Amino acid sequence: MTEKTFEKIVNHAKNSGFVFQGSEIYGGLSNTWDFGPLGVELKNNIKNAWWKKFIQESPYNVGLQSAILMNPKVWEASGHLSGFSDPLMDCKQCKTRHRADHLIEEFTEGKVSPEGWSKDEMMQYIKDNHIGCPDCGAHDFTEIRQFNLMFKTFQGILEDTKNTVYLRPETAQGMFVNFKNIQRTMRKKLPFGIGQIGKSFRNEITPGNFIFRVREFEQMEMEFFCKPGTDLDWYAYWKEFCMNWILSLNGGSDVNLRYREHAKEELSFYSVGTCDIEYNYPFGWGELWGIADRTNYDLSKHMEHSKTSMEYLDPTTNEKYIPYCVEPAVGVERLFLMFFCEAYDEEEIGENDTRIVMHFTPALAPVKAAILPLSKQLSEKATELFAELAPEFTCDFDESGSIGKRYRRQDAIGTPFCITVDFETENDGCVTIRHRDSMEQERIPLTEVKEFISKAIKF
RNA sequence: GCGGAUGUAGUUCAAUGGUAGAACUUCAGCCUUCCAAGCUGACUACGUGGGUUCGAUUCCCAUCAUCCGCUCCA
Repeated sequence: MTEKTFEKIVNHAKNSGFVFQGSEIYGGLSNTWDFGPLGVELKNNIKNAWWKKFIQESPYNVGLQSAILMNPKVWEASGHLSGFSDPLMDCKQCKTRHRADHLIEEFTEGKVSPEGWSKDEMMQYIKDNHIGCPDCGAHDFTEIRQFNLMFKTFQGILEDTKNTVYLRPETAQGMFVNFKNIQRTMRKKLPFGIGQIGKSFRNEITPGNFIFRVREFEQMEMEFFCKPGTDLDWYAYWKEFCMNWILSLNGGSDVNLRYREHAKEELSFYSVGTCDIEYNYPFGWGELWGIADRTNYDLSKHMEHSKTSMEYLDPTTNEKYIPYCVEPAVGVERLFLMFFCEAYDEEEIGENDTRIVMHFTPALAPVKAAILPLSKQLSEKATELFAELAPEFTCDFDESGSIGKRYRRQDAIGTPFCITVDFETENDGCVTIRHRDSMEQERIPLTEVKEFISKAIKF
């Protein structure tokens, strides 16, 4: 896919009611996006599908919804307050941006690790060792600026530093701090997982690529707690599980998907192993899903900082240990973008005749069925059908324009089924169901429509 | 944030130092019995704020937003 078609895809999303620019009438606000009527349906379908697969159907996992605002000590313990910031400096000559800690690591070939250094210490080291710009070789950097990726705000009416709270940069910590609550109240034995869907906020330096990297985003994360060194490699297990889930909603096509194992140097501060499931977005390969082996880092840190035991007592062996944790974390917007790009298609049908079709799998399609009276005289019957179906699944009703035009409208938003009420309906009690992908039609009794579609849209 | 580019109806494109046209879309009416028909009509734009000028959408400045790099990662 070329750059041009990404533009087309984005335009289609904006023009057909999936995604709007945030605060548009005020000139927008950088990188905020609103999900329109169709977008929110698609998003909800994605989230419901995940919840069903990862929570509801799982013999191991339970759900949670933790607060976005958390005691700031959580972020001290998790390392986000100190570790979730980048020491950035720009080369004044060639205008490239670099991370001071990376420069030092590269320069010393990994022999010196500036972890925990202050920015003055790093700056001094760079000056003392005459480290130059890796791009142009100049020795002309700006000062180091710390850039913490957490959004800050104040709880309570006083804008006092004592009241500083942060918008969570990941939902994970909510699950770690509730580990004991959930283990106890749900009487869970290892291995078990806690999953949640919720918003996270990161003050990204460079957001972009439409909804791919935004500052406010929704995550579907799971923390899977297990005993280290057991027979089953849960890290490998969840990698495959996640991939299979995507494939089940993507028509089984894996041509635009791949795994990418992180190299040691690029691991996050909390991880000893991370694997990304990447998708070949129209702008290139990019991360979709991160599966991280977080060891017992988080639980240990919380145990240390909160003075609350995070140990698990194995009921069969009487062994006490802090569980290890595997975390598959995915961004809803990224899945949204992936499914949207995968679904997008422009089909040539006949000369000078094309249609845009969104080939969403029926379970994800924002609208499941469109009810189209062949003529406005048939509105009444069609309205009855709408009233019958709408409580079961999302329906659309359209009686304006020619029937062909109405089919195209539905194709463009990915509605899998169009139901036409015609002049025969009154006599034979049947309607025509037209299938989006094949454009084929079949006639079925009114009484069977609900069941027919309900069956077809199952996850 | 830094460097580069861009900014005219919902979309795609025009024109112009004297306040803007079209196509498609949308809506209404006529017509229309299964794949973008036709006819009639309607709505809708110079991103925002300054400056230069008798007058700016057009020139200048700032700002905002978008795109591409640096960077980052769900």
